[in-house]
Amino acid sequence: MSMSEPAPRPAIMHDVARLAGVSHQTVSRVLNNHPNVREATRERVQQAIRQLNYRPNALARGLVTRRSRTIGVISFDTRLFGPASTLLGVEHAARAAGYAVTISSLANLDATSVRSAVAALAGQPVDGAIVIAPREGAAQGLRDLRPGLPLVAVEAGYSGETPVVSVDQFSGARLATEHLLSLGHRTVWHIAGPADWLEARERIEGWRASLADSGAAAPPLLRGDWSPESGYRAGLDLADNPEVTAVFAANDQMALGVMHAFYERDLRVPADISIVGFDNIPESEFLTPSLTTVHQDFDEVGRRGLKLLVGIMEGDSERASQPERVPATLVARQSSAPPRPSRGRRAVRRRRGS
Amino acid sequence: MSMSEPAPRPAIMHDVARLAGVSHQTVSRVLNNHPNVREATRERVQQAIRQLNYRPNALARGLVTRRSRTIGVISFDTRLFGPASTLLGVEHAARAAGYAVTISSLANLDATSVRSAVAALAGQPVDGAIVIAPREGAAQGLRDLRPGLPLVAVEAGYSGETPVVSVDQFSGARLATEHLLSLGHRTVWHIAGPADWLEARERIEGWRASLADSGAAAPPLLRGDWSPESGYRAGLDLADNPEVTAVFAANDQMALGVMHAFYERDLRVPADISIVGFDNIPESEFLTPSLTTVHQDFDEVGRRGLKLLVGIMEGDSERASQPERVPATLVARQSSAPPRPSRGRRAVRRRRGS
DNA sequence: AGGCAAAGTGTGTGCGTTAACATCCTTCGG
DNA sequence: CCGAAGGATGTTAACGCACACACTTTGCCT
Repeated sequence: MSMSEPAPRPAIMHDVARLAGVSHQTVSRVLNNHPNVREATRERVQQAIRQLNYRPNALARGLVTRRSRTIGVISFDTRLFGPASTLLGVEHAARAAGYAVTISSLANLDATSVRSAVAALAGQPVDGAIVIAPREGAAQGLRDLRPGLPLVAVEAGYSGETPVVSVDQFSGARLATEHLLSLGHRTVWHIAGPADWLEARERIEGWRASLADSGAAAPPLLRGDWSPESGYRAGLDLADNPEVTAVFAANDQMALGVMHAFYERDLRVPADISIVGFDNIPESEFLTPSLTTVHQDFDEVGRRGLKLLVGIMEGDSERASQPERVPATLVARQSSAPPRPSRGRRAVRRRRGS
Repeated sequence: MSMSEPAPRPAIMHDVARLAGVSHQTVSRVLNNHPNVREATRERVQQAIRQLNYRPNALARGLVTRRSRTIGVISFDTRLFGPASTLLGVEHAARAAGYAVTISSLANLDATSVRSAVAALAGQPVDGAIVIAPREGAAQGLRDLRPGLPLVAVEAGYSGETPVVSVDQFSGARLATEHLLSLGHRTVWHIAGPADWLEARERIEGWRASLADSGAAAPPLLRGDWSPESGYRAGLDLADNPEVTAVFAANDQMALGVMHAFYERDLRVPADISIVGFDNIPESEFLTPSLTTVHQDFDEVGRRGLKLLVGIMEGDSERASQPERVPATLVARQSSAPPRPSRGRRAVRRRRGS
């Protein structure tokens, strides 16, 4: 027995074949569950595989089959709850379907960042890709770089020729607005997301449609950027306006900022003003007061997106160009209540200077 | 011109070579920035590459170089802010270093889930892996399945033979506890994470050490499971105890639950009780009141983890078996304040039944 | 002008696998 | 008891690339 174990390189198919006393092709048949292998031979091969701790080389396999059994995911800021949940749904569904997942996330939404992420993914050996980014740019860029690559967009609005799976933002916004109106509020103010986000647009449309249906006047629109800070700033504006009794924020984070602003202005939620958010982040339930919001089933969106992609990749023809819509649901909690019986709000008291 | 464009299969190196009038090897040299190529030739080749929209086949390249330029990441619940941020830090650093990232996330922490995620990653062609999971099981499983695979653990506690990068939990917990003591509180109660999480243990130790240093009595430990619900339950217990004036929750989510419980019991934060959390999730700043917490730089942890892994992969020898520690910092906000001058807390009033 | 190193380029081989084809061994019916 | 069908196995050839090596050209020194 010599001292030098010369770096035990991983076993290859040929090693297994030799140990089992068969040809490498028979090993390949066992690995791929080919029927025409005698049971005794199969056993012997599997024994050899275990003994050598052999695992097939995915690169070599992919080279000859021309399929990597890997999908790519391009995602915007995976720290956010929505994209993160969707990614998780995609990943678990992918594993169940026998696909690995390679990610490429955008640092931010400017064109450079999108290009970098898209280029990185385009260089990867992926059989298909899912775009979790609210910009058409990502899907289009990938299409340019890798023509013919199966593609599905999720959590995106309208998206050109790419099949889309997303939550029904329009109906979700209607649910939120109608909930507040049905509590007796005369109208509902809305803090929207950035103008170039399709989700933001659809939520505005749902809100407007709902107000129109009830004959309520549509107050001026406020703009945020999804961040608590922006909600806070909008909240300060609203706090100064005694007309405001109900606010629908386009996401929970902005709702959080609004509540903070109201707290600083000594306005009570929901006694003085009701608030409804959107997303149902895990924190919503335990805010003070707990936040009424619209639940989005991100996991389901991820699962459906992957299912659709697999369908396209495995040749089920490119049907289903219809956008798939996952319904949103209202979760009523403490932050929404009927308005005070007396018209208008009690006078705004200032607790802080200025 | 015939009707049938017979599926324009992607160009291969040979196509580029023919178009440029060189051998495939020269194309290869251009792609890999080999110095000995005449400038005119290089231009011609690059022109041909553009014209044919050629991109090298990563599978074929990996097969011959025996390196895939891909790393794997095993992560626990990527919806949580910490793991999600770390993953993002890893991913961006990886892209900058020329590596792709394949993920495999755990649905939960039971052995089956860990095995499934580890097995999925072990089958992938990765040059190395980062484990963002608080269980040694994941790293060990990967080590068993793929001996010799370069491995780094992040956001994990002590982890056997695997190099570790993580935030200094012990010092972070000291910061939180000392902050409350320095405000004048006699002692600090602690709501810990699950007993089998190393982060939870280290935070307990930091808390205990800090109390001991100040000669403060250590109150009984409360246990949570990181969720707002568990913090809420612990908060209800604490609310009934008039001795309690300062609470250090092991993460922000539990702190949120605690604040909600106090609100229901009509206790004011920070007037009646001070609270400090851990993590500094984006919502903390805009809670009502805003939450004093300990900031963890997850991004930095991800970056450092990747840097360490690249060092190992590229043969810088396996130095740095020392755990790398990223410092934690205290972020003082509204939820912590000196105790009321009168000893003890005002009587607990109940607002709700029972 | 000759020679010789270096720059520039081409040829052949193998990475580990699957697919196509060839071959051998059963078995079963007439 | 022989022949054919088909089950079981082996042989050979790609897949697209990089590496080792061989070869041709260029430039420079003597």
